[in-house]
Amino acid sequence: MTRIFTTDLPAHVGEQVSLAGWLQSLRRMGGITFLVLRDGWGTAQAVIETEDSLQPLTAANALPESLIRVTGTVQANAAAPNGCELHHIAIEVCVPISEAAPIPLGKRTITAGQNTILDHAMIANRHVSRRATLRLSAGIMEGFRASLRERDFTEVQTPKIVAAATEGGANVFALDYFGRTAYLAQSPQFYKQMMVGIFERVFEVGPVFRAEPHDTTRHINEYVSLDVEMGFIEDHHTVMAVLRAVLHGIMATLQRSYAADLAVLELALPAVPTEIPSIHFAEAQTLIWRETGQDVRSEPDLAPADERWLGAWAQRTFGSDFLFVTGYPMRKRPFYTHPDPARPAFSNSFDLLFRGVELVTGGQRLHRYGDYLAALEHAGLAIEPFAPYLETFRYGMPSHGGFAIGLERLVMQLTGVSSIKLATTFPRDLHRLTP
RNA sequence: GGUCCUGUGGUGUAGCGGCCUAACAUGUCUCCCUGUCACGGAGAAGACCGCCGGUUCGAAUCCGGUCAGGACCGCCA
Repeated sequence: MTRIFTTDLPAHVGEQVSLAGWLQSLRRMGGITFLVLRDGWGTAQAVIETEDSLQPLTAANALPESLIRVTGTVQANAAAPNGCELHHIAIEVCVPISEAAPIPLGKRTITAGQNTILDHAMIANRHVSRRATLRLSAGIMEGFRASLRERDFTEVQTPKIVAAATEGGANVFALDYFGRTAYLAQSPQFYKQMMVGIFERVFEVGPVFRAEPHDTTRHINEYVSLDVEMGFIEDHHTVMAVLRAVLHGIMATLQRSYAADLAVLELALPAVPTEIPSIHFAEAQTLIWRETGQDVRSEPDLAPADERWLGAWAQRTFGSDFLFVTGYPMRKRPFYTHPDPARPAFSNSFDLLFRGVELVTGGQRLHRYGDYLAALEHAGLAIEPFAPYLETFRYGMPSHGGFAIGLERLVMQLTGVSSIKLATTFPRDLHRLTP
């Protein structure tokens, strides 16, 4: 008997089939017992009406999470979950488990606290709700890739072991590289720009590493960056339009192919407006000052509280979960940032807030060799460590720009989990290196 | 790095100087139950209240230290 997946059960009504997976729960009602089996895709119910069919489980003393194989006849039944269930079954216990799991997985919601979940992530993530959250992460990557391929972008992979800290200042993890010091890449920024010189339009899905000792619900030290970079742009608005289309594509992919996971989490996807509302950094500060009385106008950046306020403002003013903040001050942006030709103290850059959290950073980059030399000098940085990067511009680069979406932040904001650590399988934070 | 908060059976919580010989829910075990879907009902086992020290006639409860965790800020995706 070939195994089918639990999700394919409705297509086999009337047939004899075999399911394999984990015993999720066993509800004994006396003369009738309901068994729920979970495989990698979903769950299915089997009905046991004789003590004989139950015998293999009781004989093996099999608790939930035991691996079992269930063979039986698929019957349509309105009272069954998903409308069908297995009857007249034979159970084979493949791997009996007689110790209760550290976290009960058979309940609708997980009762364990964050630390317990993370300590037992390999088990806790089996829970259907955790699994749905993590699968949405896969769906986001799928939608991201599909949207960009559709727009003639080429997927690239750039080195994660690098010789120098790319963007001055931020902390990097050092490692021993055959006796030399190397670093884990904190961003594919330089490489994706170099690759614009090769493919014009590139994107990358890959890990980045931040050695910053931050300890908040929206920071982890290793995360997945969804990076995009493209040539021949007008200015940062060209990039923002691509970002809008990509977000739309991601949501469309989730709606189309991840409906089951959305249903498990009872989630409604945010609408991506045709035109995402946008506010200039300076206007945003003035607005906050006028509306809240908090004068943040001399600050070079928006504080998390400001971002939360702006997110709520965008929601009530435009009915949008998304808000672009453009034109961050040059002094807060990395040296390769392109200034606003009309107001050189401000940059042609943007952040995208999603429900009040910074989700994306992007903008236009410098593209002339001379501008880079001047920018490095202005930033007080030596030219020598940047020599390979600068060679790109020395031999001709078009105007270009791009952005980076924080994958886990998108998952967090989309699903509403209380911490970014719950938006990834095995988070790395200040204290956690295992599992 | 700064500020604040929390550690109680496997899990999640209540109790916050004597009613604590530590309560409730869930999980585990035994029994009853033929349509459950967080099944229901009856019973049982399971915790020296994170650890060390102090205050007190008396500490899960107050204080100090220590270890572990969490929230916010700085910084960022």
